[in-house]
Amino acid sequence: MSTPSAQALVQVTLPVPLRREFDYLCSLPLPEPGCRVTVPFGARSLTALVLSHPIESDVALSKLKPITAQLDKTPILDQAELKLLAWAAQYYLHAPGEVYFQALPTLLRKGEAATYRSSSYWHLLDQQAAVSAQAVKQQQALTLLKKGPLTSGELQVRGISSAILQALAKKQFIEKREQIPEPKDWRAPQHLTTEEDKPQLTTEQALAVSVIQSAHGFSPFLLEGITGSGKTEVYLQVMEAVLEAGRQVLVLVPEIGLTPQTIARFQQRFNLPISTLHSAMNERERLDAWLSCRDGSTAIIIGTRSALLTPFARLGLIIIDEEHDTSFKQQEGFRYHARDLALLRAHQLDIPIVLGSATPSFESLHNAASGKYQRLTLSQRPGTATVAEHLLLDSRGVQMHAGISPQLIELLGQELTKGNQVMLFLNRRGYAPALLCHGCGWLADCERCDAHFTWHQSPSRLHCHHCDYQRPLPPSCPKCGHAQLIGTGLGTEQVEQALTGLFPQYGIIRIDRDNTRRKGSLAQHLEGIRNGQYQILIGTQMLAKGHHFPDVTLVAMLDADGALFASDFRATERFAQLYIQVAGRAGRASKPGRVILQTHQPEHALLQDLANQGYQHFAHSALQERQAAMLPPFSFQALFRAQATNAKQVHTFLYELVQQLQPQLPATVLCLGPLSAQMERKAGQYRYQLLLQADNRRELAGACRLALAIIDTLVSARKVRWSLDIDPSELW
DNA sequence: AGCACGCCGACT
DNA sequence: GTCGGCGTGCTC
Repeated sequence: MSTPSAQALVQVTLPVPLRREFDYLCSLPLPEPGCRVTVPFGARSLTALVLSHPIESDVALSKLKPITAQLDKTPILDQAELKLLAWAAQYYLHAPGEVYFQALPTLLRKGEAATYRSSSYWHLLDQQAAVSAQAVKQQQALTLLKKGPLTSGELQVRGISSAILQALAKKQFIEKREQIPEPKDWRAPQHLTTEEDKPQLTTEQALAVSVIQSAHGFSPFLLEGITGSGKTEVYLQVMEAVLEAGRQVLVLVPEIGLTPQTIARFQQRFNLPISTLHSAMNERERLDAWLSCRDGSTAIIIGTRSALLTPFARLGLIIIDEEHDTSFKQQEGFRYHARDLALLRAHQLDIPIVLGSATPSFESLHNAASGKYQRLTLSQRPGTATVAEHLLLDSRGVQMHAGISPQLIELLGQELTKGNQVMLFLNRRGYAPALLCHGCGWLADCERCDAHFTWHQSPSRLHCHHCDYQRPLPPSCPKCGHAQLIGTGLGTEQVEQALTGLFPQYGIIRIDRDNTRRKGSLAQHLEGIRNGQYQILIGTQMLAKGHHFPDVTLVAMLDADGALFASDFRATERFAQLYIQVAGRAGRASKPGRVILQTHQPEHALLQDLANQGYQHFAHSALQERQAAMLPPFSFQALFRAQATNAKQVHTFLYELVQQLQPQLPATVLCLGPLSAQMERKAGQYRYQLLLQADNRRELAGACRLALAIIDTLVSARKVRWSLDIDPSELW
């Protein structure tokens, strides 16, 4: 094996949906695990990631092909990251290749070099260069460049304009050269935090900070803080100690939470390089941010779900803000939960992790109760903020005006007269959720889904919210020709219209996906709310998340009844979280606020509990119900989903699976199905599911493995699209 | 997932 | 006679 042509084996993972690895021949010296190579795969050529150097292969040596190229000199993922990803692939029983490649920015998946983009740097040509004493700026520029090359941008933030640089270039003192940026080391002791005073902490905040700071090694914390109790300030102070020690901090936020204000809050506090990772970034920006985490150039990274898989040079702390948020769970392909993997990562790196929320997920509450997490509570608001008053308005038998009761109209009027703002929530976009014929009762139904079209007025159209199909409004009933088509039910557009009629003297703004689609339009609307252009705010839950307006003194949820009778056992948890979120929008400053819930079920225990006792109380009793029913988090679930244009094929596939699986399952694993989806047909696809449930993870995983082995043998599996979801956060 | 191979229908 | 439809099978 010492001749120059000596070859050995490398095991690689490939970006294909196959639940196995592949072996290749490779000449020595072998690329280390974590390096990318190019390999022939069938008729194509793919970028692969080296996992190990096996001694022998299960595949005959004659069948092995040699790799075609080595792409990295040094690993782009280290052993710990590879191990985390291997574990994740095992846990989620997902094709390892798709898991590993999920952790790489697209450009690296395509084989691009793992280096920053080169940019223009100004170099000092003559160390002795001097300019006249009057040319202050030029002198400053020379002094800065004596320490090393800088880009125009870096010089600009230090007060050196491009005109100054041009002048120096003309004198041949400096010159611009293209080069790849070097990693930056920010671990200098000077000015870690900006000089401004940190806010005075409440006793609870101070306690939380000191408890977290005194943690050694892996320590998960559940930071449960009511809206306005200053969770972010706790994060900031805890981060400070970690950053001072020269270690990096990862902050995960919900998809909707990564706003310029969020980032600004961290930038104002820390005089350190901060990177972000989110869906709006282009591929080059993502790669640069990824590289800066990996080489340690960035101190803080703020990102959504996918940021969790980023490699770090010196990660010292993970923070998950709004840990209950559903966007942390990926809903297609590799269906991982960023919060759950973050815990694993913190464990692996032996670092603390803080899960923060005003309304913790039941999973996290359960873990705190069982002692897995240390629970920290913030129940006070700093300053003089008052607690909002909660009201349940009985809608029964009341003559409603576009879904608004006279009593609510009265209350809205009172607040508006006082110069305050009011907020109304309705989780239904459009004008009306259905359109029907007054003559014959015909309903405008989507042809591709088991759903009604939503009638939109601006612009006028029928729109299916499930498959996004849109069509013009028919001029008359297509069935009987009757001219009168009427909307049934209520959407945000209709509420907006009604309020315009009721309160013509006030500015009204609607915030939902329909009128915030254009880039920057949401920010523009929010600015209009902040500067007082609007007094009446109507929106879907989009308006509830993350935006705070100090002059809002009344918030109302127009229709609370839907969530009370939903079939998904998590619906009440979600509703409670939304309700508390919404309630948090009222009277956060010095003005007292009101939270109003319109309902036909004012005696409903859940609503009573929420309005009168708060989330903790509600969660406590709801968790007892979950336990009695042996539902998560007191048991574990896995869900096989399948879909195809042919309903019979889907059903047959899951039926055959159950037939073979059921007899092999231990009695402790529950197998439910095949069940049709809530909406059986969506976008022309028939959807069915099979639910597995067990009270321990090992047995559940065993059952899933059995099922996967059976699926491999089923011909019917090839005719459908199927997927496996471990710890599903929603049923179909 | 892709891509090739393979075996049946309407076109230059 | 060929182009191309998508079923089937395989990828170290």
